[in-house]
Amino acid sequence: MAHSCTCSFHTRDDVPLTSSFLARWEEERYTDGVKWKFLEHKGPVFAPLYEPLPDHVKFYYDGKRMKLSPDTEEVATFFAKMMDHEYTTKEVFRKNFFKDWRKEMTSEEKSKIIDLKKCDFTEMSEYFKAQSEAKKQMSKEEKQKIKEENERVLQEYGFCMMDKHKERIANFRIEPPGLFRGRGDHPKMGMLKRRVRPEDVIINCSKDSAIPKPPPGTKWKEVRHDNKVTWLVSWTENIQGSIKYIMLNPSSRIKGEKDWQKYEIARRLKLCVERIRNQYRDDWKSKEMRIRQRSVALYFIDKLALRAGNEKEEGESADTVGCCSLRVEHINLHPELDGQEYMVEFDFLGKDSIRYYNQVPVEKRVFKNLQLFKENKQPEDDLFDRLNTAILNKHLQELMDGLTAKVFRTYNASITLQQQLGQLTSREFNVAAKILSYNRANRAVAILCNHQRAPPKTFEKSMQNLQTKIDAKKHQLLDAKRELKSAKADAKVAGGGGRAVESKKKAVHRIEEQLMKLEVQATDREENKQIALGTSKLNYLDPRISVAWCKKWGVPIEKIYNKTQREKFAWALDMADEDYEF
DNA sequence: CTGACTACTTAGTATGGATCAC
DNA sequence: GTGATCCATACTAAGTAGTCAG
Repeated sequence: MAHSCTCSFHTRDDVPLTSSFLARWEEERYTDGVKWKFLEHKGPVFAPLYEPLPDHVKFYYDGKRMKLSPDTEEVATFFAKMMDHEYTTKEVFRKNFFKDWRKEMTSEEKSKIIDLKKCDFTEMSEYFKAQSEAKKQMSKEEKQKIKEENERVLQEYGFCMMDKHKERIANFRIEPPGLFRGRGDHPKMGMLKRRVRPEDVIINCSKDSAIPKPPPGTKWKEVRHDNKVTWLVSWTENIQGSIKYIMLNPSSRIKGEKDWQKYEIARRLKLCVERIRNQYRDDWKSKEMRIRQRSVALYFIDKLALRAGNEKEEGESADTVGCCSLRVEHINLHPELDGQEYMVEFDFLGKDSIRYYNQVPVEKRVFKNLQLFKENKQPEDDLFDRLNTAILNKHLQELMDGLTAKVFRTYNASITLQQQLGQLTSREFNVAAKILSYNRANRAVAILCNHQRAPPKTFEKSMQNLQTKIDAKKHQLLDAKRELKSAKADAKVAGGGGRAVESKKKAVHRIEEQLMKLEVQATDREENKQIALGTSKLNYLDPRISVAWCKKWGVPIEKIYNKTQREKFAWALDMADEDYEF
């Protein structure tokens, strides 16, 4: 079986007979950036139209009832639905919302509604709460009916034909209108995210396919036939002016193949990473500032798995940074800290405004360089003023074909998993203990990549419940042991009562197993409080490492990957044996 | 070299159905 | 059967990185 995905290229038409014998990810690919030859789909599903509120749900301005025009009312409901969230109290959110809301008002409404503080949305808010409560209380039959309708829509719009395969579409529903809530301190929070109409939508499909029909009385913005891209539908969103796409599910051939290729590039990095490391160490001594900055940045990306850090337009989004966009204020230099020399203290907001905080010892040369980069600069100045991601990636491309900054994250994540699995798994372990080892290895990667989550709201309670269970199990074990003891005594006296002793022994053993399982579970959960494992599992860890580990240690793959994940990693399940090495 | 534009991957969270304990 | 808890999934924001024109 081919283990490289850079094998020779032929068009699919050259090999019509082989396709039925090959798994999809083994089929030959197209050349020249062609992604498909045939693409047919039904277009997007639009958000349901706005239904005006019943008359008894009133809006009050300055204490007086006010009937709102449908457009104004709709935007008001967006706010009403969010009132339990803290951010509706934030000044930026309220200001942006009010400004956009006023744009939807009739001139009459505009002249009356001039102060958000005087708006009373409580009846609307209560109404929606009651609605969602009622939805929960629906009968089985009603729920079943909704489920069936969803299934029908999924069957009609949720799949497409790409070349010879029926593929699942990831997000076939167009995002509904609402109030934008960015992550972190977003300057645009509260702005109105406009309803997308067919006239905003571009359809992409092949010429010889059945072109999707726009809803009656409407037109698409454009129908195009671009087989150099993978998307089916796109539209421009009004908050940032960026393009949104409808694309295929991760289980699709086109995504799976790309994923496979990503890990193959990371494996090629493994083969030359020592050379690259020697090179950037050497470059720390360069007489050129730009090269010193480049080499120190690359060192951080490699050692700490930092993101590249593209430039962002100021004021368009939250103030976050990655490696190349680090500012002087984001690192503190300590010649000595807690007995360690040359310590760098990082403190900045990364992607999704997740805080990155770390204290790391670095080589003396790196430390001296950082002092140099900070010299004569203000806190808000760029640390690497002679560097950006384009420069860095251009350099990386010269070091290895296909190498970019993000490949280091993939490489270091996957190699860490492999190493940790090797260190943490033991033959002695039962399946539960092996899974704990896996989760710990996964966790090491999540920590490296700084994948955090808010501690679950119910965390403390669920921890307590688990502890209660453990205590109960311990008592149960004591009881069982006592019973075993007395059974042994009885057997000695009466003779021939060995059967009772055997069954009591078994009971003790069973309870011990159960207790261990609970304790393992508690450890796992505690260690996982603020760490999200899913992101690395889905995006950074070569799935073949996990497949091989499962095979080697006799752990069912279902314990590691759920159904969706097995679908996404179908290519890896199929091709990795227990000897696979990343 | 810069900025605009495009395509695609990576990210955390809300949600609601499934599953569990009682 | 019922309520609590868990878990998968949907959602969509926020990154990376390439291309192209000026």
